[in-house]
Amino acid sequence: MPELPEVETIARGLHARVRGKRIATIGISWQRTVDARSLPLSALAGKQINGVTRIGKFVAIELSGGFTLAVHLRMTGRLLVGSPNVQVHAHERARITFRDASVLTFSDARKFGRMRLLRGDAAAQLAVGRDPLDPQLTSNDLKEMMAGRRTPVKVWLLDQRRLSGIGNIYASEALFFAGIRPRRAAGRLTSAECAGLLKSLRLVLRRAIRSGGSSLNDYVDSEGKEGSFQKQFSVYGRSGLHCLQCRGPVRRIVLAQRSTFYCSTCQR
DNA sequence: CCGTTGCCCTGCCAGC
DNA sequence: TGCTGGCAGGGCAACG
Repeated sequence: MPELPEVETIARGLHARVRGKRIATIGISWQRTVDARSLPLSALAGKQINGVTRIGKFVAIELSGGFTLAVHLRMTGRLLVGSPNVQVHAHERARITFRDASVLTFSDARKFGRMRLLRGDAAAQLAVGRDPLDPQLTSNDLKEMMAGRRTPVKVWLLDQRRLSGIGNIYASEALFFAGIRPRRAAGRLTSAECAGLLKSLRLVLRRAIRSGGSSLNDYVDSEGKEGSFQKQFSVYGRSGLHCLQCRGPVRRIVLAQRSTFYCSTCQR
């Protein structure tokens, strides 16, 4: 479910609510929630939270001692801060209890989400690519990364080892604003198209962050509130409806087993 | 190396 | 109403 804007919203909310707290205990109620490569979670006891950031689509909970607890929410994961006596709710997979008795719960209906405790350079160990909102990233970088790739540009955008944070929704939305058809081979975009694509990605992602993300089925922020960007989708989920620019029909195709939406008039 | 496919899981909804 | 098949925003391993 969550892509960059949703994870950013969650990370900011958590940062405000758990920074400075010290961990007392952690309990795991679905063992596979813990990534096989994780350091033992027993190391969490006594650690203090220095802050919460986003690395790609990971929520990165930075801890004392150089540790990071990286949480990937996948499709249905939620991280919620609760009062001391918060009930065990449906789909709860893990629970951190702080010394002040407040709790941070991880719930995940589909059990795809994972937590991984790391020490040292988290971004490197998580193998995430460049962040589209990183001001250091240029359209030239984008062009170089796509050079020679025959993969459809929409599929390329979903590869987290190149750019990180873009998922199925924002890939379609950004390509619409850039006027680029999703099936175009990534390596064949012109310099101007790469520049337009990077601009569109940033525009869409920033707008979505401002709306608190998009809520379709499961997404809520760290306080349980839904985002509203789903009301502003231009093409995503709008197959058969009219394009907001040209009034023509929005089309749905499947690329790499993912629904992809575009306007065949506005996108070339 | 590159690109594609199947699979991990559960919930929801349309259609019968 | 009840069942079933298809679908969901992600990512990884296995395969050709």
